[in-house]
Amino acid sequence: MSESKYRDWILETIDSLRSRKARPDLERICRMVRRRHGSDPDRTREELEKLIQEQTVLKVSYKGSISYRNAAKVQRKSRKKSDFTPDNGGGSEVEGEKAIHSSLNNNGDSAHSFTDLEEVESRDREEDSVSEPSEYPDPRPETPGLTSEKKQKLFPLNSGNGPGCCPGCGETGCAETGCAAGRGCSGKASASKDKRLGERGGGGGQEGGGSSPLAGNHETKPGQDGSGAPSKAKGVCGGAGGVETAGQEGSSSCVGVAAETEHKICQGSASSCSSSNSHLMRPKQLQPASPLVKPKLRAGRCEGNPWVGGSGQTSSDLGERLIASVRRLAEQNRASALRGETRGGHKPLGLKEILGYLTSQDGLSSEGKLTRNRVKVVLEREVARGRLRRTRCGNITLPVRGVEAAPAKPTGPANRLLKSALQDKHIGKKIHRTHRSTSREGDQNMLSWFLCVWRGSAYKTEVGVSSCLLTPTASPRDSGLAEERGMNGGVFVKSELGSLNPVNWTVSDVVSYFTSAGFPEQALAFRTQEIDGKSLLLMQRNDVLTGLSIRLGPALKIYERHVKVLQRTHFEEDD
DNA sequence: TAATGCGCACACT
DNA sequence: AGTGTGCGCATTA
Repeated sequence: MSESKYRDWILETIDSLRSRKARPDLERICRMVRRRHGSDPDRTREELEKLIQEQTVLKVSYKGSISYRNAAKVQRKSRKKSDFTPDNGGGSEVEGEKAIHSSLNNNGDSAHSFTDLEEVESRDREEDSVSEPSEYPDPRPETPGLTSEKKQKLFPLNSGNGPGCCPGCGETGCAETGCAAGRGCSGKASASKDKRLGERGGGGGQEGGGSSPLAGNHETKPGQDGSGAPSKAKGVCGGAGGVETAGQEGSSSCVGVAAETEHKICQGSASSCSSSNSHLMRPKQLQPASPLVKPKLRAGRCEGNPWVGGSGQTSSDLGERLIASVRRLAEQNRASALRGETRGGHKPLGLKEILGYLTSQDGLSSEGKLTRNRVKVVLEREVARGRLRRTRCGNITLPVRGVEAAPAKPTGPANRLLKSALQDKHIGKKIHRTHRSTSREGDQNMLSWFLCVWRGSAYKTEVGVSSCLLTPTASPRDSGLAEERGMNGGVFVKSELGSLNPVNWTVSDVVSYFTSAGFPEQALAFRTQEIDGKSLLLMQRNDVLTGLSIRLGPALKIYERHVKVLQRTHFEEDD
């Protein structure tokens, strides 16, 4: 896995570039990361590639040039038009993709990243799922489809690319950019574009041939992010024994990061470094510095972002003010509603209202002019951080559970959640008992299936089930049948379950699990919220539905298919 | 001089 | 038609 700080830096940079309507290309990303964080462009490029492999960042071609997208923010409205089976190695499909996008050339040294396709398709699935949230989901992972007419092409990771991709980084022969841009892209580019394309240099050649078989993808991913090998993951997370508290989790990341960054101003415990704004674990309010952060302001307070030196005082303050504004406006709305002044309930809060309120408060603040864009960026950031919430109608509200814009308290939100959750541990058992008589067996089978499949894909060598790779075409039922036929057998499943006790999962394990489960985008939310196995087991329905800032459809599926089942299984074993 | 802001035309669904 | 994207230029630091 790429270092979390790089992940945040890069995602932040992509978001920033997008917010100012600049193309998030390699050159700009490298430049901005270097400028803001002093990171070596080569390293940035490496980390970016890792992120592409992790599906955290999507590499796309848009209007004839390469762009990078924050996968978590990509909203594809399209509907897949054909399905495919990725266990074809993705090859045939990618071939089709190549044909469709023959105008775009790669430098040929890359395996077409199937994960990219999967990423998008999973998102499509999620879109679909929203329309049917009440459906008890088919436990089978949906077969991803491929939009055969994708014009915004998802690009492969040029894993073997190495240096030489970034003209802006002082390197020549931008293979990645040139591969698409230099091609001229089927002549659709305007004259002005052509000029730019030419400037970018052109690598000819054919689009990369070797497509990554899915198996390969699943084999490598855990290793890449460190979650694949439990021992390694333990190391990453500090891995102290006993009850792993949020604080511990937080300290592992915060301290670890702080130690390797220049922002050593951050003092105190990790928990005190985390924002106390969500009921969910947020020690990782190692949030990216705001795109608005000026470099000279970065080494400021330890507020919300320990290693970015408080995200810069400016954006941090604006964020606080933003939250305060939303709260205030919400209170005003409530008051109005109570007085009957507002017909139809609360007035929706949008960017316009918030901006108006902020502006009316002080016009020009200490941090300068409050532009719409600026507020928007901070608003988005706060939504991403969970300190604000966007309703499904697009309005801005406070999170369901009290969000505190106040500075971090000694006991951070993570601790509060954990404490609450620990107190409610019996709830899990209650849930388990409540459902035991209904769908427990089916859920258990599904879980068993998904775990031999999931772990089988990650540790297939270890567990010796190489024939049991996770493929979207597999189904729990199929696998269940195989199980009944004795492929795995009760003993195997039992022992596997024992060794796969979710309570021991690291955050990366959780992320890996949900990524493999077909929820890569939502998996990021688990990473953002630093949900490890223990936390997962203690999450309540509402936490999943509202606390992760993920869409309702996927959230329901995640809860019903996975969280609940894992909890049920776990607490049953407790019994 | 580089970074940022943003109108507007284009790409895409 | 609606929305996302990013070029190109103006402005700001």
